[in-house]
Amino acid sequence: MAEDNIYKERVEKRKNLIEKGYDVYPNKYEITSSIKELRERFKGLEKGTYTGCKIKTAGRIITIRRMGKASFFTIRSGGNDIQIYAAMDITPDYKTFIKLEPGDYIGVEGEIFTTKTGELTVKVESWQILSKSLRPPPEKWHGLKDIEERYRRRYLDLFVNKDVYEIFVLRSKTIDFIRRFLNSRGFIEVETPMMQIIPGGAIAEPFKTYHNALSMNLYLRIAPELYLKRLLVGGFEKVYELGKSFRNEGIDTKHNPEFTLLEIYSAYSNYEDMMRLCEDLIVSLFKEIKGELSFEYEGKKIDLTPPWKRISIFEELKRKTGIEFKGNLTRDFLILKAKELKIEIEEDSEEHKIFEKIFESVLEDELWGPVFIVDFPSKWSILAKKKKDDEEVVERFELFIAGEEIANAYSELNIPEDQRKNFEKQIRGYKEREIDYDYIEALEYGMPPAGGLGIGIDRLIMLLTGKNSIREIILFPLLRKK
RNA sequence: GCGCCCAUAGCUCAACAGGUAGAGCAGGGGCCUCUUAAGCCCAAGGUUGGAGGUUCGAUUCCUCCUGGGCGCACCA
Repeated sequence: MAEDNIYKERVEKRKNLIEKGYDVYPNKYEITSSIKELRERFKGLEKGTYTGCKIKTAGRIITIRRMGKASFFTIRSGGNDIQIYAAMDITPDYKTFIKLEPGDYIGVEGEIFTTKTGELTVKVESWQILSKSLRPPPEKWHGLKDIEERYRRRYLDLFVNKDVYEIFVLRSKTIDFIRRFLNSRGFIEVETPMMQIIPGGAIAEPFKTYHNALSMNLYLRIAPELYLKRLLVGGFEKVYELGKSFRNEGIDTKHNPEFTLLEIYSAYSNYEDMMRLCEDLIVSLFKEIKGELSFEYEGKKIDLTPPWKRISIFEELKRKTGIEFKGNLTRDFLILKAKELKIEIEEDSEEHKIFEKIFESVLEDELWGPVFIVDFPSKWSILAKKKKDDEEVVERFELFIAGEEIANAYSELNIPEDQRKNFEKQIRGYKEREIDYDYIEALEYGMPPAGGLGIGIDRLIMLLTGKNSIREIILFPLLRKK
């Protein structure tokens, strides 16, 4: 009810402004400089400097300090603040001006100067309302803290909490850097279907949708992989796609139903090349964006200085437990060994899950990384190529940093018969799972040997920003309808 | 999905052991021409997330519901 009153009051204030002849929603305001530009251009001025320089800038009113015949406001735009100074003897219609309130957008024009305390300030010699705010913004000092409200009304979070704003600027810079990095190495960016007839490239529950005109079920992609490899068949040598994939699974601090995945494919390469590329990319990214390779995450130190360690999965398991898993990957064996190692597992979960659980438990310390876990069992890596001298193992690695899988890569399987067999084996036990025979047909035309690399961009940004919840680095994370 | 925790004014937070909800900010009315969490005075603002229950009396205790957080499980 109180909110309603505030709302009504503000609507009334807007009406008063309109009656005084103010256009409260003008179409444009020509600024000479953004607040950011002003801060850069007039950095380090002495206290009490009057520049004589007149500028026009604009922003949202954040705080107001009225002192009778003179007032200071702070306005904010683009994540930057500047103080403005209005006074009876210099500001037109001063009385109306100081009745503006937090949340309102205004444009101001006047000399830029520094106060006696050295604060860069715009003298308001002319002003204009740019947009009247009808709802009170969150508190100026404590900001918006309620996590749910922050996610639901991210726009408030962004303009009130500067550190949040900065996270998303950093996210944007990260994406930009990745594109520049790959483009400069001759990769080209492509777009493949997000709506797929047969969801492939990973094992995960897809979102289902329906096309009316075609009377056809469609799925939101769980990965772009199979389409990108069709492009290798089509003659592209180096391609990547940076975009959303969707998985209809649980939501937690590490998982959002839609997430950003980078997939890179390079013809005539193998997983060793992708390992170098992956290391190069992430190291350059951290140097550029974070400015350092050594930092703390969740209170523990991470050092990304290359070269990163490589651990062969079967060897390491054998070294640590004395157990030879290679060639023994039956369900019974895995359950037995998990019990011996006192690792809690659910016996009815899939074999590869049990194996994964074992390897993640045994290698837990190493997975803080950065570390490349290499040579995965071929049994569950159905899109990867086997080693020439060892059928049990595929040419594949996963990159772990901070205990999380950040990247996954392999030498791509391009033998059509093997791919067909792997698909057929895999769909057993899954209802509603279809084989993408069109993909196999594409392979039959011939796909060059190639390395492929997938990087979870959200996880990477969590590392860059030091956040431990994926919702903190996604602008609008999915929440239940209220 | 399971377990634990949280929900009080627009925002940020109080309310001992069950006794009838209080402050700061924002907003309203005043004073104030270098303030910056500006300051001072006055007045206003609440179905304590929702529905039940226990009780003379519930923000407080109990049950269910809604939303959220954290952990576990799931997500190769």
